[in-house]
Amino acid sequence: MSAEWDDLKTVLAVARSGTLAAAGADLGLNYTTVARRVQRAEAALGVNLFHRLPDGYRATDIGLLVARHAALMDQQADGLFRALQGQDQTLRGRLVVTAPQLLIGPHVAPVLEQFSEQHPEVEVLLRATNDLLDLNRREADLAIRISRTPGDTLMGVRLCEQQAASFAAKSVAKRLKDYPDAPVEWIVYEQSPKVPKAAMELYPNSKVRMVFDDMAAMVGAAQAGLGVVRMPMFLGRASEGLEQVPVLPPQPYADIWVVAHRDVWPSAKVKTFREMLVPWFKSHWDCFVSS
Amino acid sequence: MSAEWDDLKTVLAVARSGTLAAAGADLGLNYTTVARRVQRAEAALGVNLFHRLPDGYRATDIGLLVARHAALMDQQADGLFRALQGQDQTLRGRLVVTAPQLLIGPHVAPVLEQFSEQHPEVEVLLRATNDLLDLNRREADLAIRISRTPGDTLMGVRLCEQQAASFAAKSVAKRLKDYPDAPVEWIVYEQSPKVPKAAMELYPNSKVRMVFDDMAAMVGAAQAGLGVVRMPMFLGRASEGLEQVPVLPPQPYADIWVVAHRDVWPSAKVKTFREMLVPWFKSHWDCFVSS
DNA sequence: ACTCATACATGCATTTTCGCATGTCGCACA
DNA sequence: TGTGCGACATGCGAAAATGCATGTATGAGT
Repeated sequence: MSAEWDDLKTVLAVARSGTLAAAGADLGLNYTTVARRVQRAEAALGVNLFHRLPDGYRATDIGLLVARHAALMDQQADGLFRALQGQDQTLRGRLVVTAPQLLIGPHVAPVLEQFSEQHPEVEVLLRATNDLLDLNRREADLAIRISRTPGDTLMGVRLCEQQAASFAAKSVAKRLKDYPDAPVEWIVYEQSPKVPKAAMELYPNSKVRMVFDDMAAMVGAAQAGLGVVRMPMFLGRASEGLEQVPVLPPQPYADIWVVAHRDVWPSAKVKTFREMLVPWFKSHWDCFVSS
Repeated sequence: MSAEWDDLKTVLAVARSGTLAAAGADLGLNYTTVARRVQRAEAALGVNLFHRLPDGYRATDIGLLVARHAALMDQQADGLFRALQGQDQTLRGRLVVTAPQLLIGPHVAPVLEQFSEQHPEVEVLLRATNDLLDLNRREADLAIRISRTPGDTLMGVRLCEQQAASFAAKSVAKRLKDYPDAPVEWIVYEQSPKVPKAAMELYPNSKVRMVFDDMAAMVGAAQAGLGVVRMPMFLGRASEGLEQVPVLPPQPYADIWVVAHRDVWPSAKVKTFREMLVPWFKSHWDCFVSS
């Protein structure tokens, strides 16, 4: 009893994704091949690994056992590729960078441009997402993150501090100034769906008008004059048609970090990109805090 | 940058064995295939993994890095196969047993026979060696060992206690009795190449005549009348033409254990074999200690 | 009831991988 | 200096793995 490692990898992919087709997409294989590899693994191990259900493959108990161990192998494989990447002292090949969507336009794109001009042989792939990609699993090499901590096992450098404040369309701002006692209508973020406490103290008749799950949409809504939004300073300042309103005084906000896995940290591409970010943010600190 | 797991496994095998041919033998592949997989891995990773030397392949620094990580994957794979084996509740298929060569004839063979009669669908493979096979790496499923401890991470049951004593050919025994003051000539084991202390106290003019590195050869030498040998009681008694001589009084010797990896311990085949050994040794305890 | 989408099974042609035979190189030994 | 051995490189036919096309089953939606 023994089995080929690639078949184990395939079993893991199927156990994770639940269907042959999805596993095949993960592995860059046709799902037919995936099915056959699963069969081979089952024959080699002499056990059934999956229940064939109408809506896909579901791992049996033993299939789960195999998948659990294969996942550990997968972690080791990731460790290997990270270590190799950490060794890589060339400025050629691919570099995967991830950053929060809204930070990219104003403050990452310029560094990207500078980097790719100076190192044209590096192919930069930018993943613009608010999801925290898994740097352990090499979903990205380097991440720019807005966070209070650099992250568990990752290495990081703080790029700058930030403040948040309240912003609104010019028309709304004027109305607030003209009628200081009128109710303040907020558009708030789903993850903290209340009027900020400090604002409530200053303007007791503030109220939530809408709850959004997306900050870009909130900027749009603020621009359209739907209400007041709490957002990081840099974002309000960079958004056309918005102005800061004194409903919420500037308050601390999560810092901006550049982070990478410790294995990958010393690689030339990561090091170079990182060292280009630092001075840029240093020279633009005034975009992020109230002057 | 990424690579197939099977190619990593191949790189590991080459790094371990140093030549394509030996790695191929390990993996059950033709060495040509091994060479090609190494090439593929190098291409996929974009680095050189081996120095091509006239007498084989030697891993580069990066090759060593890859091999180190692949070895961790290999450990996980071993863990997987052990876990599967531990789950196996059938009494079919292969069971690999290892035991010290000299214990097999008198005390393991009978149990082997009994087991294979009761469970004819189990193919027992016996590895007769004094080397400690690596049960982590599944070189054997179950081991009978003469040792003071069951072994680090292994599970074990003590089969019986043992004593050692001095044995010699009948002619030598007679001479010892007739001439109690004549020098006693010993054949000693390389691993403790001295006359046993207790014997030296009783017979101060004992001396080492020969040093052997193999216990079977020592038995033969004793039978040929070359001298006195300290050996486990069971061995002296089971060896034609030897008799116990009072030069060395019976003294404690390492116990006999049956051990297995904890993962494999609960499997039906291991459990059944183990449970057959226990009563057999229990009923033959008098072969191992002086009555 | 019918249609559509999803997911898998199966047969066949193609591509890739594999093993064997042969050739080269370096080294030890006579 | 020649000879034999061990180890690898290379070319070619055989074998295996792969992808594509087609067919079947199930469940959702109309």
